[in-house]
Amino acid sequence: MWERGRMDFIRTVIAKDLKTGKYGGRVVTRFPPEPNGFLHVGHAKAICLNFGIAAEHPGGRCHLRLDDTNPDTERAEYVEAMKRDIRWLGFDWGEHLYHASDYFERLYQYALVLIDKGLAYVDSSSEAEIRERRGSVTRPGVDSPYRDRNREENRDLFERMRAGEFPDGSHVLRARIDMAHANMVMRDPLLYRIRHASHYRQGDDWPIYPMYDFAHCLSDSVERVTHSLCTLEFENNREIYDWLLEHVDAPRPRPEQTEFAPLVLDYVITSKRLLRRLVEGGKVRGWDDPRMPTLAGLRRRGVTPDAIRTLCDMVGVARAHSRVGMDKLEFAVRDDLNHKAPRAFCVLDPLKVVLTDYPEEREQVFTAPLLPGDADTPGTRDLPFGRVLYIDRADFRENPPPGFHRLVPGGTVRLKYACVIRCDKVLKDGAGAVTELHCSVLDQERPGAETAVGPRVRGTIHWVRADRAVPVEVRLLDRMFTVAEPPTDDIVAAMNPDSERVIAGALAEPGVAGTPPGTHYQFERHGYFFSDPVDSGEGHLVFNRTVTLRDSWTERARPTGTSSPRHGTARSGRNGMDRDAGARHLAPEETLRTPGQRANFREVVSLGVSRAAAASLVRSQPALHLFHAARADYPDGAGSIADWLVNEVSRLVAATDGAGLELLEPGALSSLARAVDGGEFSHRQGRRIVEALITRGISFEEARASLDLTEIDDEAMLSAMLRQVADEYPEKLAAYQDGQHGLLGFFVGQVMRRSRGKADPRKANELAKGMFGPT
RNA sequence: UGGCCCGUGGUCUAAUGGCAGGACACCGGUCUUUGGAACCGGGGGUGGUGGUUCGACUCCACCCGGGCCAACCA
Repeated sequence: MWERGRMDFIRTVIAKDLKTGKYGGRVVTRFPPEPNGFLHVGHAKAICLNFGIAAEHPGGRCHLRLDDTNPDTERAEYVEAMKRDIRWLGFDWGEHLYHASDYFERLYQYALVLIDKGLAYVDSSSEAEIRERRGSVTRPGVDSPYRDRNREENRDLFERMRAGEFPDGSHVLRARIDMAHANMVMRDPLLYRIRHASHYRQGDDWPIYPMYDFAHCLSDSVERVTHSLCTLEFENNREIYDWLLEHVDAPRPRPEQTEFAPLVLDYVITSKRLLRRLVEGGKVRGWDDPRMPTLAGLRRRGVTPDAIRTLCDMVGVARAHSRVGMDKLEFAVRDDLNHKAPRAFCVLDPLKVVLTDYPEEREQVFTAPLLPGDADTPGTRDLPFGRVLYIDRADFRENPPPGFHRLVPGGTVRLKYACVIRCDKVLKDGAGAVTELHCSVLDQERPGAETAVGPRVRGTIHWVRADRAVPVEVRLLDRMFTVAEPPTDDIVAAMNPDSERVIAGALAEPGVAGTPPGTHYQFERHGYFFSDPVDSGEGHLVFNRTVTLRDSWTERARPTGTSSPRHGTARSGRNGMDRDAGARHLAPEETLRTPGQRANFREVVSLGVSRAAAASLVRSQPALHLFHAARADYPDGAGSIADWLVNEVSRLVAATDGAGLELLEPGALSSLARAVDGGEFSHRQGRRIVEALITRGISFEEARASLDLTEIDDEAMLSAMLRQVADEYPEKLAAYQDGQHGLLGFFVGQVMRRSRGKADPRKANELAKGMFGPT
């Protein structure tokens, strides 16, 4: 069974927020689908994340919020389907069912606040004009002629928009931010549009509808959500999310948006737009077609909620873009169904077998377990046996490939739970196709014996008694598309023509008769099957193949030469691309673009700064000024000042969103460099000082005084600690002395830990080398 | 000469600056009345180049590669 691993980055953030009391110990997430289609595997990841996190914390909540701000596409039946699918997955929102459309009045009031603050305006441009003036990713936009309307006019217009006085498209409400903003989302985003359409819940109450960016953050805020988790494509929208909350003075603490990578499965599309196209184009049996990646389709196919949750746990939560192979879903399904699905025999492609030496009138019934012994679940089924049987055509080969373990002319095979037979004669029709096998029973004295008393055989196959078999329809489902990444422009062409193969004449063992819809079986040696909840009934049994069994035979049966090399795989990199292709290795100064930077570079290098550091330094005017100011105090330290600036300071400045640089006094920087160069402090101590300088904005002397900068450099003490570590981890020491030199860091790390960071690592390093052997 | 984000075995994902680990897949073996399951074992990885550091997957710079953004959709 699969078990979940460690914390992902989102859970880590939440744990930290809990610790710092940022949200007063509250954890409130939300799952906010738009009810314009069916939920799919991609949503499952978000559901598992949001509801999962809520369930992990006492008092945690996850809201189900229907993000229904677009009257054109949304329908009540989709809401019901979504609720059903989420419950089926095993999650519950309790009382916390919300609709963004219920906030329309509050949202409207917030819009008025923005207008009154001069931060929103009514733009009466056409859609085309707005688009044109937005500019492009490389070109700044230009202001709308309506951008400077006064508040009264804006308010009047907006109120009349709300009153329904204007036709669709005549006006929009926009935030007044910056038409030249580098982030396109911030170029005066639209807040409201006019839409005279009937909303599935609000009817005709509203002629204006809020846009996603406006509605989403405010809905989160209204619901007092703490952690607003969404997929990566909303990264650019985080800025407007925060801007709006800030400028409507949303109550604090405010919800924070965090993005994670969506679940992208190979051979699958998860775009509601494209899925709808398949449904409406009649390419599938509906939103719940067993080939569809919708939760409804997966459910109808026989995929279990447990398997989907396992899949979500397996893929984890991270920010890296990823594609997940179907193998993981298949593993999760098999892993779950293996111990749940009762076994049955089902012959997909029947081939008649007559046991010539078995009496026609004899009625023997064998007993087989419902689940194999290793599943450890009691229960049996009856398998009637007789003279005329059917086996699967694939289990007989007249000209078997090497390694074929099943029935061949003159060969033997075990009929599972029954007896061993030998194929004596092969009957064919006029076209040469095999129609019937005549066989004899070899261990008739003890048929059905538990142990292999009879002749030794390599193969064991399933079978059904001809006159007791139950006819069933079997649907063999395969991947929906022929390519892992279906093209979004023509998905119909990319569809796998064999994504559904209907087998009308399959024959199952008698116990399968009367199977109710929605029942799992493992048809032995074939895979897991599920009686179709829609099409399967009393008189007509229909089984969907959920997934095949793992099959190590077909793999090996491939003709020699096509087996791919398993070792020494050529370095190919992610997505099959060579990521180093065309890489140019430039000297540091060659990356400088302006003549000014090059001049500064030469000057800084002449002062004793390394070329690498100089190239970084001259890119930032503030850093360069700081460098020159600090250098004046400590002319000999130009090199080390630059190193501190380039490596440590820039890191901290980035971490403080750029706020840290002004806090750093040139004098502090030069003092720091001088102290470290002079041996007063180690580099390690210097790092702690510079961190205090920047994040706390204190002086060098204050930092020196407030920090506990003592360091253990007593050799005897350090040696003792190293000895202790080595004694506790003799196997590590042995491995180190055996050549695993990376373990030196382990010993030093342990000493650092035990000394609570106070040991001098450089000295510990040297001592360790001396004690445990030279590297 | 746009901004932001992201690169860890084939795939997904871990590693307060201190042992590069796990899972799926793959290969081999044991066992087996499912060529299943289970069990044991194995190979294979930090995109590149410099720099900082006693020590870099982790910090800095550049390069390479990928993603998102120019709906009155969400």
